[in-house]
Amino acid sequence: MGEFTAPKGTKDILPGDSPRWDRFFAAVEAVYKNYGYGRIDTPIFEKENLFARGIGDGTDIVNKEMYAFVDKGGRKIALRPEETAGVVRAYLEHDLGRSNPLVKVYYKGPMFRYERPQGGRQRQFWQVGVEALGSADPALDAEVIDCALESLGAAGLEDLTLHINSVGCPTCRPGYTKLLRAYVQAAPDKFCQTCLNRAETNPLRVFDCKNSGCAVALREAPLITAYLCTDCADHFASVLTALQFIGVAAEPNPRLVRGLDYYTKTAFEIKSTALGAQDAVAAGGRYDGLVEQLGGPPTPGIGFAVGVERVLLATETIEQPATRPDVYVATLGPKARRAGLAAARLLRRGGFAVAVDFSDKALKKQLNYADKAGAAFVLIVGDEELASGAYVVKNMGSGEQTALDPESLESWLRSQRSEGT
RNA sequence: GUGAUCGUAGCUCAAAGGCAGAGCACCGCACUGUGGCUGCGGUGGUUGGGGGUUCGAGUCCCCUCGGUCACCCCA
Repeated sequence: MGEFTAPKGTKDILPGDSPRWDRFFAAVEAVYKNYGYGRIDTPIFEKENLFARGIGDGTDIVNKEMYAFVDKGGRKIALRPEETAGVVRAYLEHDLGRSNPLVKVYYKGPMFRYERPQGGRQRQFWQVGVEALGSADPALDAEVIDCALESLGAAGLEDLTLHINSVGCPTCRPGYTKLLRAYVQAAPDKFCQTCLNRAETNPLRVFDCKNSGCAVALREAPLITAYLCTDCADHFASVLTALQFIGVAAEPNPRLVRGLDYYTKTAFEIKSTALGAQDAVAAGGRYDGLVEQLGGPPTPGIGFAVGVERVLLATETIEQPATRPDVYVATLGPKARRAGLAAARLLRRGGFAVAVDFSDKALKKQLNYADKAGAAFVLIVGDEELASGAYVVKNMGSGEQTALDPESLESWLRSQRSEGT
């Protein structure tokens, strides 16, 4: 290992891996388009205060995990830790809501969080996701969740579970968190120090504690479901009904909470049983107050994000076909190499994937390379072929060889291909 | 950020303080212009890095870098 290695928590995507990534993106993007989402690309960095304002400056993401720096112009900049804030910023900046009551966008790209890496958690990681801005209808929640599940299914994931909750809204949540805080603080000896701290700062998160003592002590704790305001309770009930109606199985979990401040009402997580502790492959929810929070008109919104590396980890065992050339050009000598290059150029223009051999090794070796690359045909060009004007094409499956003049190569290969299908 | 554990050839892994190895991959020969199979041979290492203990360290100790697991956090 030399001096230069990829920074901690980052990974190269090598040519051997990239076909899996390509297939993943092709599969999920097709689903998002079917659900009516158009792609949006926003900058990888934004003004730092966008995230502080949008995600919440009480959150760990903003407090401890942001890649923030001052640029040469003295601007405070941060690498994006998630995409929703950037999308909402673009939505407002371009006034997308003016000409369209329901704006639906999807995104894909790298996100950055300064965390301690482990399997399924990196400092630079990829997310895809969607955001729908402009409707508060609970049926939209169901459509968004369905879209998330469909895209994960298209990516090859099985054994997914949908966990769903309502985290309330500014009308009802404060009253509930007050109750929960009081519940914890009434029995300080039964809870760990972390929970006691959380009771102070973010009471909902006590439900995340893995400590068995705390879990026992929380058994009788008040649950948010019972304290939602009429609006939130009706909304949640409608979402569950809609999911049931379209046939999506959901596990309501009144202890499910989210780490980002902007979530309101519907919050959900999709978990894969194929993963360890980092088992949430997708998560999202409603953020009806965020647009207003960022200076826009009151506009409801909902979306989700998918952790691409996590999906790829969970589908790792699925067999992936490699990309292979249609034609491998074996060349014997510099003159033949030029002729082979010309033939390859024409074939590529005709839509064939062509690899030219530059090794100048024995034909035997070149055929060996072609075999390893998985080529369907090998075009042999050497002194004999140059002299006769007829190139040899070898079918690597049958071993059959055909002599053809260079002009008729393309049409011959095309006829072979249509025969094969 | 906390705790634990691991790091040996391109890859997967051996070597229980005493000669750094195997399989796969790669290169060559049998087979000089015809692949897959087989046989034989070969290249390849500051044992992640630095320091220490010891006659002797891949192995023990300390520091550091990186991975992994759990916490934390979250996609």
